[in-house]
Amino acid sequence: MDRPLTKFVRRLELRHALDERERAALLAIDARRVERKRRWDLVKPGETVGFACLVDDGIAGRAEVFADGRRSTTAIYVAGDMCDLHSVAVPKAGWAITALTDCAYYEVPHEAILAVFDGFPNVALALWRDTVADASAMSKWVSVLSRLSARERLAHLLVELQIRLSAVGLAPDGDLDIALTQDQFAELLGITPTHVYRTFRDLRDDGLILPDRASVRVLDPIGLRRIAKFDDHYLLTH
Amino acid sequence: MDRPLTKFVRRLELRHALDERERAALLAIDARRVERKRRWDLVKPGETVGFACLVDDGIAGRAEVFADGRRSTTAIYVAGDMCDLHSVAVPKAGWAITALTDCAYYEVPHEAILAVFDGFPNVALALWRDTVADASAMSKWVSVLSRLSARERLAHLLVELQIRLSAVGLAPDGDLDIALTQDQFAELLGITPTHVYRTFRDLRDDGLILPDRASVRVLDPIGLRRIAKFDDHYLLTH
DNA sequence: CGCAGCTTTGAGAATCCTCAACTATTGTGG
DNA sequence: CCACAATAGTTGAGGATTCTCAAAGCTGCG
Repeated sequence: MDRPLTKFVRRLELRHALDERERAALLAIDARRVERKRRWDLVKPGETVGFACLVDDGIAGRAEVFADGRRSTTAIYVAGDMCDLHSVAVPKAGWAITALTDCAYYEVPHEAILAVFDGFPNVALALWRDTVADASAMSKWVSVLSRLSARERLAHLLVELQIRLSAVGLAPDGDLDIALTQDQFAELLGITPTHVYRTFRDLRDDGLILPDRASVRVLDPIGLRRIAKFDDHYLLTH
Repeated sequence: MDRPLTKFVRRLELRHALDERERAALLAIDARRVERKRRWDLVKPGETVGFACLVDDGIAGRAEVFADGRRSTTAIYVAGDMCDLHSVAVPKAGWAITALTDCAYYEVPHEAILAVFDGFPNVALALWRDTVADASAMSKWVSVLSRLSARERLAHLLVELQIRLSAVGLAPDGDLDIALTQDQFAELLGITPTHVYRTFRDLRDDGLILPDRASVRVLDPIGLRRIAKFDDHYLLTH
């Protein structure tokens, strides 16, 4: 757990085989570790960045910002996720990356990543694959917003988070370590904060989840999946 | 206009400079041209493909398919768009690619694309950049579905299509060459067909557009942008 | 203790959906 | 070229979901 990219490489290898030298080249990358409070913008909209952000602790989100200042969170990133890998290809951001909880992250320089590509083209493919998985999740989320009700959307989000957090040990016994406010859930789900409250309450009253200020405990994962019309295969884009 | 990848390379060069040899390498790629009727699946969900689809004529869409058979169109592709470029990195599709109108397209073999990468790493970066632009548009669309009403969504879609179709000469005088049915608009906008009708009618009655069976004429592009809260910068991810 | 941020609650209204019919257009086989 | 079928567009009534606005109760922190 000592090298900056340790968690990221571990996650990458779930989808894509790396040989010893490729893994070593990635782990050799050095990066500055930064700790920030909630609401900090890791990347501001329109900014041109020279590094990608690797989340080490906490939760970050990608936010589209409208002209009138309203925000919409279009993707969510947990420990081990490189939230801005796209920026290696396109350094000018069209969105903001924001800390949704207190966060620790590494600023991984683009040059360091591109330098690895030179010697190890297979690594470039692995990273491209990672951005495709990200795009794939977003395509799924478009369909969720298009077709599902607030109740179904929340269920879908929780199932997805349970899977992703379990993979990095942040969901022991179905207790999801997500200290988000109802306003933040509203920006994620595309509904109003008031309705977030009522939706959580209904799922709780139906015995599916037990939300609290710092986490959400999933009591009935099967029921949640059924409500969400969750497709078990879409996250496993191997 | 003779080589299969001509339109694609032209579009690619709007965002990313290619030198003479790189351009030649791409244009040298050979591909089978296929013509299909509306509703044909270029790619079926779950299928593992050996080629990417380059739209030459007509409109194709990426569709997420739910377990209950309902579909949601999460992206739309016009002439010059490589709708399945992701598949080079991840050959197993999590979605369907469907012909929304009668279509002509090229099946561009993955090996041919990967072979170009070997000699010209800059081309790999250009293509990666293209998939990032695609992901960027999808992130924007997530925010549109999250935050905008049916009227605003339709306006946003039409503004985006006007820009993209103009770039390939398919929107003379603001007359967008989109022969989609109201059911198809419904799958794109995440609303019901009935509501698509009423939304089109309202925009027409307000003098903003003049829809007909084969096209949509944009009468008031400025007004449409205002309604859509459209951000002029997001498509130009250079 | 008091303030700031978050959650909980309620009433009324807007948007969008469901269902069901009817009309218009396009395509097809005779 | 006609008759019919299939597909697509139009219309209405009633209802469900979600929003808006407003206020009151918590909780944690300085």
